[in-house]
Amino acid sequence: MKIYNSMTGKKEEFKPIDGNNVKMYACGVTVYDLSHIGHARQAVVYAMIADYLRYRGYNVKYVRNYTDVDDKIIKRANELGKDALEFSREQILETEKDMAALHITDADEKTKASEYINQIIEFVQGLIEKGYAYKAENGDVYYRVRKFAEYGKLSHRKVDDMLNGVRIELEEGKEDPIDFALWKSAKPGEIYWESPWGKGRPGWHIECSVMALNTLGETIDIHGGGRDLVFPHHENEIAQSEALTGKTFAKCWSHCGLIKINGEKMSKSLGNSLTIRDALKMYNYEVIKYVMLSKHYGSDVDILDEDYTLAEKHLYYFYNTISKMNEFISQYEGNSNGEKVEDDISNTIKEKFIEVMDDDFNTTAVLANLHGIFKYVNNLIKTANKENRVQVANTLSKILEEVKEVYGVLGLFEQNPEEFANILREKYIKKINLDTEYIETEIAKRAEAKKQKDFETADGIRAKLDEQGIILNDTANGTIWDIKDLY
RNA sequence: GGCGACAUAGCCAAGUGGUAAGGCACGAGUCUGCAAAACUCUGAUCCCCGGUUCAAAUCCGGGUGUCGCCUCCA
Repeated sequence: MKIYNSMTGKKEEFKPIDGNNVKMYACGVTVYDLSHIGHARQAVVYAMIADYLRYRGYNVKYVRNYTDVDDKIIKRANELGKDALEFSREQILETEKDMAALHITDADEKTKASEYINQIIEFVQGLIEKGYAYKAENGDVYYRVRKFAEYGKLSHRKVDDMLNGVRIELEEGKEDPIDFALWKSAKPGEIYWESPWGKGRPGWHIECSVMALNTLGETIDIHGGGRDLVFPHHENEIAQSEALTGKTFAKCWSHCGLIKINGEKMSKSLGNSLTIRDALKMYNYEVIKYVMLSKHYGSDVDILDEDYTLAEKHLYYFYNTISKMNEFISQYEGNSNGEKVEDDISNTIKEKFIEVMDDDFNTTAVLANLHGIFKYVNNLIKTANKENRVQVANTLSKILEEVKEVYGVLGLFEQNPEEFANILREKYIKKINLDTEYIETEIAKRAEAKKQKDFETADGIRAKLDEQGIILNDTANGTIWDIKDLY
C-alpha cells in the first residue's frame, strides 16, 4: 500500500512502526461555530482512511482532537455572555450531531485540549528545561524556533525566508519574531489555568503535540489534517514534539485538500461557508459523501452545485439498479454460492477495489469502477433468459454481496434502495412543483387514449408532462413515471 | 518579495516511463406504435519549447497560465 507523504512529496510504501498496529492522528475542529463542509471533507477522508486500513487487516487507533480553548472561542463566548468551556462544549455537541448525520465513522478517541492542561504544562516545562522554550516577562511562553535546526522541513521553507514576509512583527517579549506561543498569559476576563508561569492557557500548536503524545505515543504512523495546516500548525507540532522526545513525530504526513464553493474560497469573511447542517438540508448524506469521495482527497476542489446533482443522478442510477437486482434475485431465488454465469465479474470487484485503494486511496477511480459494474449488471438482467436466469440470479446475488462489502468500506449503499429513490423523487417533485395525483390523472388519460389508438392525444399528454419535467416509461405492467432531472 | 502546487477531450476527472479510466453534455444505434429507461457505438498525439531515453502526458531544464500558503483556518 502506498500513501502520499507531504514531508517527502512522494508516495511511499506504507508500513506501520509496530507490526499490524496503526497509529493515526488527525487535527479536528476549533469549535467556535458550526462545522462546514470543509471540516466534513476532512473528517470523511480520515474516517475513510481508517476504515480502509481496518479493511486491509490493520489494527487502527485513530485519534481526533477538538480545540476547545482558543482566542475565537473566548471571543465568541464573551459575546454570548457564556463561559468559554461551556460554549465550546455546546459547539462540540453540535459538530458531533452533524458528523453523525453524515454517517462518518467516529474516531476511536476524541480528545479535548481543555482536558490535557496538566500534560500541556508538563510538556512545555520539558521544552523549557531543554532550552527549546522560554518564559517572557508578560507570562507568555514561547518556542525558540532557531534552536530547532530542522524547522521548516515539512513546509519546505527556511526560517529566514519566512521573515521576508512583512507580516511577522516582533511582539513584546519574544526573542525572535519567528518564535511562537506555547502558553499565553490570561488577560482580564479570559479563561485561565494556573501554571508555573502564572495564569494562562495553552497555545494552539502545543495542544496537538500533547494529545498525540498522550494518546498514541512518541511516534505515530500517520498524521493528517487540512492542507492549510501545513504551516505553521504542523511545522510547529514537529518542532515541539521532536525537540522534546528526540524521536520522529510522524512517519507520514497526510494532507487533505481544501474546498472552494462555486469558484470561491470558503471563508467567514466572504460569508459563503456552507455548513454541514445546511448541506444536509439540501442533499442526502450519501450524496455529500459521494461528492467528496469522487475527487482525490489530496486535491483542492471547487465543488459546484452541479457536482451534487450529478452525484444524485449517479446514486439514483446505482440504487435503482440495486432494486432491479434485488427483484431479480428474489424472483429466481439467487444464491451467492450457487452456480453462476461464466466469466462473471464478481471475482474481480474486490481485487480492483484494493488495487486502486492501495494506491494512495484513489476513491475517484473506485467510484468510476461502479459504472462498469452496474452496466454489466444491467446487461445481465437484460439478456437473462429461461435457460440461464437461475445462474444470473446467483451471479447478481454474488455481485451485490461484493459491492456491498467493498463499497460499504466507503459507507456507500447502506440505505434501502427504494427509500433512497423515494427521498430523491420527493425532493425533485417539489422542485418542479407538481403533485403525483395530477401526474397519475394525466397518465390515466393517456392510457385511455392509447387504448383507443389515439396516439396523437397520448403523445400530446406525454409531451406536456415531459415539458413539465416528467418522463414516462411504458412497461409490460403499465406506464410508470419518473423525474427527468434525475437522469 | 519568499515557498509550493497544479495545467489531461466542450465540461468534470483518474492515470506519474511503454502508444490515454470513468462521468456529464453531444451524436448514432438496439428496443418501442412513437418514446422513455436500459444497453451498444462514437471523441484527446495529455499548456508551449528544448533535453534525457529504445520509449514521456508521466523524468530534467526553460517559458506561459491558474491557484494555494507565508495572518486564524479542515
